[in-house]
Amino acid sequence: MSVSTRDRILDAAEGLFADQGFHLTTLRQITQAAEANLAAVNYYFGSKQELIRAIFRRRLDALNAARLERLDAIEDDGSRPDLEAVLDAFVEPALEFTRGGDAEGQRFMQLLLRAFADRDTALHEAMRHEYAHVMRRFADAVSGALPGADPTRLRHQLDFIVGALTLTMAESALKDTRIIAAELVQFAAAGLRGSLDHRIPESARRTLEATS
Amino acid sequence: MSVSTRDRILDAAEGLFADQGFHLTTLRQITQAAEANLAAVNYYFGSKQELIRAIFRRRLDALNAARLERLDAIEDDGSRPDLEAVLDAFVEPALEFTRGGDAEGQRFMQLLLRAFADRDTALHEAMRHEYAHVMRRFADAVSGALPGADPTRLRHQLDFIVGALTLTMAESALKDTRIIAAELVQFAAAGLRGSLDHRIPESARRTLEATS
DNA sequence: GCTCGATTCAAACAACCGTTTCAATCCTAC
DNA sequence: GTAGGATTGAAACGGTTGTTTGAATCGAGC
Repeated sequence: MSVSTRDRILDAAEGLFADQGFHLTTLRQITQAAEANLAAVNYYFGSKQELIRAIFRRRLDALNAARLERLDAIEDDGSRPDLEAVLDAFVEPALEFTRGGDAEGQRFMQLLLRAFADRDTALHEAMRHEYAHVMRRFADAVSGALPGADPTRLRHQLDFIVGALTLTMAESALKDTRIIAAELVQFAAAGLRGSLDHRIPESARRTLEATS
Repeated sequence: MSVSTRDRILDAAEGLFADQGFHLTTLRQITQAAEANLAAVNYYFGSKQELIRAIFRRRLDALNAARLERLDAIEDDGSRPDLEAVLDAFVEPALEFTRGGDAEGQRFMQLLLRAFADRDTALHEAMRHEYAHVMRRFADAVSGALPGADPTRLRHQLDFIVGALTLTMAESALKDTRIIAAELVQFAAAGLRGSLDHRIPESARRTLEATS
């Protein structure tokens, strides 16, 4: 039994979207790569836009599930989880896909980056919804590992980490990703710890006061 | 004397590209917004692709010049610059454009993000070239403020900061940007300082060893 | 005031897009 | 094995794209 046409389309589309972007990739390229008929996309997904959403749903489900699974494993230990372990549970699954041998992991990161860049608000909202409970779980976990942190600030900082992770993973060569991920975890942990004292840099304070 | 047609096209295109992306924005929209004729884009720039490059050249020149100017001012003080001031010289000019009153600054950050996401290797290479000497200057400055840092690692960390800056500035609401920038500076400074002791998180080390 | 290059204009071009249509084919259930 | 829904196939549709063309208009220099 071979792979279903639906799945072949999903796989082919994911690769092409990552390489060329959403608008540049045509349904004719996709169906040709998937060895399916042109009409198959509209038959299975209704439209090109809904095909894109289906791709993200499939991968984000897997990615976030892996993250939560790792977080569960850490927290089940009973003792207070350390900060680096929590961050690693967030970062490492983003690399897990790379294990497959080909550039699948990096491809999906490219795709994620494109989703951030695109102004498709419907897709954006869907992703935010898909991410919401994961981010809350991790915010709680970080809070637990770092008592006394300001919640609003923590949310901003998690966005920093997502940004750093997404952009660097999409950019850097495949070989380096594992090392860079370890560096990112350490960088983020130090950054989070450093915000516990509320020092604001001199020049930034000047800027702030000048506009108040 | 009014603004030249060439400049009106650049301004209109920049706004539309930021809002809708490169491929989705049509030359007809651009020329209509610029109150110019459809053929004017090809007359002045040759093609849509070269129009995009011209936009980035104009803005990146200004942004990076402002960054270096601030860095010069800091280093001219004679004394060893402190880390937060160096980082602020990198981050703050990215917000300077916001001062104009409208959403121009955020728009350009959106645009930068799109450029990262796009696989236009020619544009990518041009940007890297445009950024190269700025990144080296800042890497040196950070090195000076943080003696003993590993150069390769420092380069990765600067990429983290660029990623965090670009993604969060493009995403966050206009009102918050100044506060978030101050938080980012502090976060990044703590992250950089924290890498001086070479601790690697437990779980990440396990992952590294499993694949060697 | 006329000339000539620079600029603007309306119109058309060929190519490609996502989607729709409807007949042909496949496959399961009776 | 045959009926009937699920899937595939080839072709065409209407619309939009970036680009090109060639004439009309403008504006400075003699």
